[in-house]
Amino acid sequence: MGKAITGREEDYSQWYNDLVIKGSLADYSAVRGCMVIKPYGFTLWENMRNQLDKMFKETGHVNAYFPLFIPKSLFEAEEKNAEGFAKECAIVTHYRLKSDPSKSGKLMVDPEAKLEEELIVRPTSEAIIWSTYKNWIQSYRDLPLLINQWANVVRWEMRTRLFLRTAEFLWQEGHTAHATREEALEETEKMLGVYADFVEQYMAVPVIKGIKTPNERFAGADETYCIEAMMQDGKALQAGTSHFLGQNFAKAFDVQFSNKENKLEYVWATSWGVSTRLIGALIMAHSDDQGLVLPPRIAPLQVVIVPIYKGEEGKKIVDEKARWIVNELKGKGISVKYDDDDTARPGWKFAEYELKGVPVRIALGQRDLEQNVAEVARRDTKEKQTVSLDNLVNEVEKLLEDIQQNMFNRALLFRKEHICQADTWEEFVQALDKGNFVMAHWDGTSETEEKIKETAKATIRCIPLNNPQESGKCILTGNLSKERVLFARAY
RNA sequence: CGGGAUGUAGCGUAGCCCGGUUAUCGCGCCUGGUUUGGGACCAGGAGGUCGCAAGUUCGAAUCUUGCCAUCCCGACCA
Repeated sequence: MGKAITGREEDYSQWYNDLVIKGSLADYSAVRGCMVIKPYGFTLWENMRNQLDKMFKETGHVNAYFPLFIPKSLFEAEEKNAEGFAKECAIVTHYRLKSDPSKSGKLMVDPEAKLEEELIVRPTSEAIIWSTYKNWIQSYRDLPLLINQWANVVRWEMRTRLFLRTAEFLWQEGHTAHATREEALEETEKMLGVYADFVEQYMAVPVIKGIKTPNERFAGADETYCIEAMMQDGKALQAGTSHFLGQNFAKAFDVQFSNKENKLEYVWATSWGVSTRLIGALIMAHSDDQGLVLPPRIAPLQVVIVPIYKGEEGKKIVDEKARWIVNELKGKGISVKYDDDDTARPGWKFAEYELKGVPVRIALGQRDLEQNVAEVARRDTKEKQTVSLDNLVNEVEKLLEDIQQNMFNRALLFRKEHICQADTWEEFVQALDKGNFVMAHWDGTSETEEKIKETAKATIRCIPLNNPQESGKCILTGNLSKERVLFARAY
């Protein structure tokens, strides 16, 4: 009872915060804008990370690690990128503290320990990485260079939200170098595909693949590809980005290679990333008023077994069978917890594991054992069924897969119901107000995009890939347009 | 960074306006017992720098100032 969460309808923001805090994913910290990821939340991240890492390696990438600090002179080398991040950089200016002579027991910055050159705490690592790649790349034989790093980055945000926007967050950033423009473009799209596959197949969140408009493009990129997901309030969340960097960084850091004709050329680059923000997407795409709803493939815990018994003798009987089930499930590679904690009663445990989003709950009682069955409940629909113990393991295995599929289908259906076209300004604003993604014509200018953002509070999320060409008139200006683009209010 | 709100035990809170012995209550926690099929019950118990720091005062949870953190709205944001 002490853990009741705020309803989605009542206060969506508070609902989200309640899920994160009461679902034990994360906690506030003593540092402004920074959060603590708790073991349950971190296990979720580890599961996501492990799968992504596997997919990166399957596509030929290797991991490395680059410094947290970037000398200011390196950081500013690629001007557009530097400008884009300038307003949210944390900067190290000193390297030593000393005792404060005016306050005993307190410390102060030692003014004599000022760094000759300030260090930027990385908001992204292009600068440090490309300054290094310069030394690693001489010949076309050194290409492609396909490196990823798992790291933390810092972006000094004005307003923070757990997982969605924090000053420090965890992510991965891939940085690749290629001999040709075509190959780099191919890589950019390939990694976007990896992200889309991961988010859809493992997180059960459908995404729209697309290209950002110049306004929304990554600073320093020639083209930014993205995947956009719909949250339950109809707002969009950018779930991942993949950038075609052209030769911008190669030129800024003078990274050239000799081609087969022994001529010097600048390399072509990509970078791509997803972050712990994905956890926010996961929460807002699936969860309900009872708590988290986590997809089986990445859930920290897939199955929980709750025993129900009377007396010591009863416990022994149930224990024995439960442990057998645990072993059987583990044998199938399913993560399972037998919660035989005697201090909490079954009803309490049911509510607790629903809050935590455990996909499958098995209630095992003496009455069940007499009939050789167990009660199996699924978190996504809250349906319960009675399953023979002889089939239990197979049924659970099938059920986990079914939950995974159902969650994706449900999210996809929700998106279909909340995506529409608009041809007049009035329709457009109404659709947005109702929490829709809106496909509408846009005249292709930044000015119009800005005005729409100001008046309708909606941004162009992307120009979908393989977007059907269709002539029409801009929703705001009435100017000619050749395709619809995706508008939404966004996180 | 601007506007608004909040901060009292792990959580939620009363008290604050109008300063005055041992700071209220519920949940949770600990001990013992009875229980156990949807957030159990009885009895006993522990737990507090009242966000932090200065100040006013004989005396501060209460008044003043500064700072820190969180939430909401805005601005900002790959």
